[in-house]
Amino acid sequence: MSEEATSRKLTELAKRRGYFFQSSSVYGGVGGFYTFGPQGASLKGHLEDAWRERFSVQEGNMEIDAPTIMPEPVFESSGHLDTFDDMLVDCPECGESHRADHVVEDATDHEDAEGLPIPEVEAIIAEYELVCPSCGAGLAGQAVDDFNLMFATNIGPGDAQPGYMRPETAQGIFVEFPRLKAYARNTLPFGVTQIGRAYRNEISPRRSIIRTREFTQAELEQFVDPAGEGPDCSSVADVPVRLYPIAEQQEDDGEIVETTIGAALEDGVIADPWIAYYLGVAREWYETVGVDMDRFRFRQHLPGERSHYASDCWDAESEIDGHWIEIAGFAHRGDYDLSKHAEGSGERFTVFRQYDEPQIVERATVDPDMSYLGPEFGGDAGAVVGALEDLAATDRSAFDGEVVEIDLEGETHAIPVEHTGFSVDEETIAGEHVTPHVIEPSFGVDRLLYTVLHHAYREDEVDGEARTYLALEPEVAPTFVGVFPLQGDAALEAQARDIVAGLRAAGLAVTYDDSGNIGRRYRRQDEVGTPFCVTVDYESLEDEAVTVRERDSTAQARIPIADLAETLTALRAGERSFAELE
RNA sequence: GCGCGGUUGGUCUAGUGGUAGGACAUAAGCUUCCCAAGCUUAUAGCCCGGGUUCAAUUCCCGGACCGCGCACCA
Repeated sequence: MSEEATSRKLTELAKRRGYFFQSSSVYGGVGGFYTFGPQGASLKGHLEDAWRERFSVQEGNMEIDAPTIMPEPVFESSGHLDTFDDMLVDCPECGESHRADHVVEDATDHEDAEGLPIPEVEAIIAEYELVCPSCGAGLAGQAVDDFNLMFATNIGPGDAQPGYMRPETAQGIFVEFPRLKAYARNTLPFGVTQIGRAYRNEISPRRSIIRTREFTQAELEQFVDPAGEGPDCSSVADVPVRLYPIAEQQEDDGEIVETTIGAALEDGVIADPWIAYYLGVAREWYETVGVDMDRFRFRQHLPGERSHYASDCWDAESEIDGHWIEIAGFAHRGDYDLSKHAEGSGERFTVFRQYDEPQIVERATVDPDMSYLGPEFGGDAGAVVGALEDLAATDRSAFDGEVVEIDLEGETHAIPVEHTGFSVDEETIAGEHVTPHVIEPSFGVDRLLYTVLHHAYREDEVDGEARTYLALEPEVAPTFVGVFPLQGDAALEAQARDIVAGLRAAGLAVTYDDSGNIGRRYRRQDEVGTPFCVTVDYESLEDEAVTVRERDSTAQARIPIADLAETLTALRAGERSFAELE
C-alpha cells in the first residue's frame, strides 16, 4: 500500500465517516476551509484537552483566550504588516511568479526592495530592464501585485479603524503581557498558553487539512529571564529524540542523529535549555496521543529559513505521504515581540528583577533653587536645570568650587554652587527592569489530527475478510465504546440501553447500534477508531455479564456488567491491559 | 498566481448530443446471529455560468473546487 493510496483512502474515510470535509461545498466550496464533522470535532477536542492538560495544567502555566481580530497597530509592531506582505510579478512568457523585491535585489544595488512602494519597484524593473529569473524574458511593464497574507477587515462602520484576523495566536498573548505578568506576580519565568484559530490568506492551500486558510494553533509563550537559569531538564534528560540539526542538513549525506535530550544539550546540539526541555516534553506527549515515533523527528531551521523574530528554531515533523510535514515549531523569539510592542504602545513590557543583594550606589543630584535661577535666567531657567542635571551625572567635580560653570548655547554661565542644591547621596537599587525572552512552542492542531489519523490507519484481515480500522489511542478516540444487542430483541435492547446509560453516567463516550448483524457493527466502529465494543447476548440476561471486544486484536473477554464501567475506565487510563482480562 | 490533469447519488465509479447504470453505504421489512451473510423495498446524482444546437451531463469558453508540479509558506 503506497503512502499516496493511504492519503486517498483516509480523505475518503474522513468525508464518509465525518472526520473532516470541504466547507461550504453546496455553494461550490471555498479553498482552504474545512469543517470537522462529528468524529473530527471530537478527536480535535480530545487532542486540545490533552495538550491543555500537559502544557498548561501540568506545567503550571496560565491559559488565556484572546480575540481573533486585532487592530492594525498590533501588526505594525509585530512586523506582520511589513514582512507578511509580498510583491509578486508574473512573467509574460513562461508564466512563472516571482517575488518582485527579490528580482530587484538580486539584479540591482537595492538591498531593501521589500520596503519600497510598488510603483517604485515597477519603475526600477523598467529602468534596469530586469528579466525573468526562469526564462530571461523582459519583465518591464508587468504589473507588480501586492499580496498580504493577513485577512483584512474594518472594525466598526467605515474604514477608520482597520483590523486583521490574527495570523498567529501569539500576538494575543504578547499584547496582554503587562497584565499577564501581574497575574504571574511579576516573577519570571512564567508561561501563557492559548488554543485558538489563526488565519492566513494562503496563495495556494494544498494537501487536505495540511495547509488551510483557517487553522487551530495551540501555543505556549514561555517568558524567561535572559540572565536566568534554565528549567530543570532532569525529567526529560533521558528522553530519546531523533534530531536533524543544521550541521547535518548542510552535509550531502547528512543524517538524523539519534540521541537524548540530555546528551544533545550537553553536546550543544540544542543550545537553549528551555527549547531542549519542551522538545523532550513534546516528544513524550506526541507519543501518548498516537504519533508514530518511527515517523517523527525534530529538524532545526536553517539560518535563512527562520522567521524575522527567531534566533533559533526547531520543528517537530511527522512523516506523511513520504513527506515530512511541520506539526510544531519551537522558536527562540528573544525579546523581539515584547520590545516591539513596548516601542509601539509606549507601555512597559518588562519585569522587575530584584537583586539578591540590593546595590548601594552614590548618586550625585541637583535640586536647584528656582527662586534664584528664575529671576536670573528667565525663560532659559529650564535649560539651565537640565545642564546642571547632566553635569552632576557626568562630572561631579565641577561642583567642588564656589561656583559651577555651565555651557548654554555657546555661552558660559557661572552659578553659585549653593543655589544648585548639589548633593551626593547613597541610593539603594533593589533590582532592574528586564525585558523577558520568549521561548515559543507552537503546535498545529489540524496537522496533528491529520498525523494521528494517518499513523493510526490500518488494514488487515479478520477471518478472511478485509478490515479497515483506526488504531487511535483510547484517550483521544471520538467514541470510546460501542454497545450492541446481539440481535433485534426487546429484552436484549433494553439491557443494552441500560448499559449505555450507565457508561455515559460514568463519563464515557458511548454509541449504541442495533442495525445490521454484529460483524457489520464491529466494522463500523473499527473504521472510526472506537477502541472497545460491548455486546449483550442472551446469556447476559442470565449471568449479568457481557462480551467486551478489543478493536486492534478483535479479542473478546467476558466482563460482569457490574464491573463494566470501572474496567473500561481503567482500560482508557491505561491502568489495565485488555490481555489480562481475557 | 502559472502549468498539467480532474469534477456523475453519502462514498467510489461506468457511460452518453435525446437528462443516466453499477458497487458500497444508509433506511424499512423478513431471515440469520459474536466479526462487512442472504432476499425484498426505499431514499439519493451529472460542480456553476455563458455559448453552439431543435436538444448539452456530454462539445466550446469562462469560473469555482480537488490533485500534482512551480512559486509562496513571515
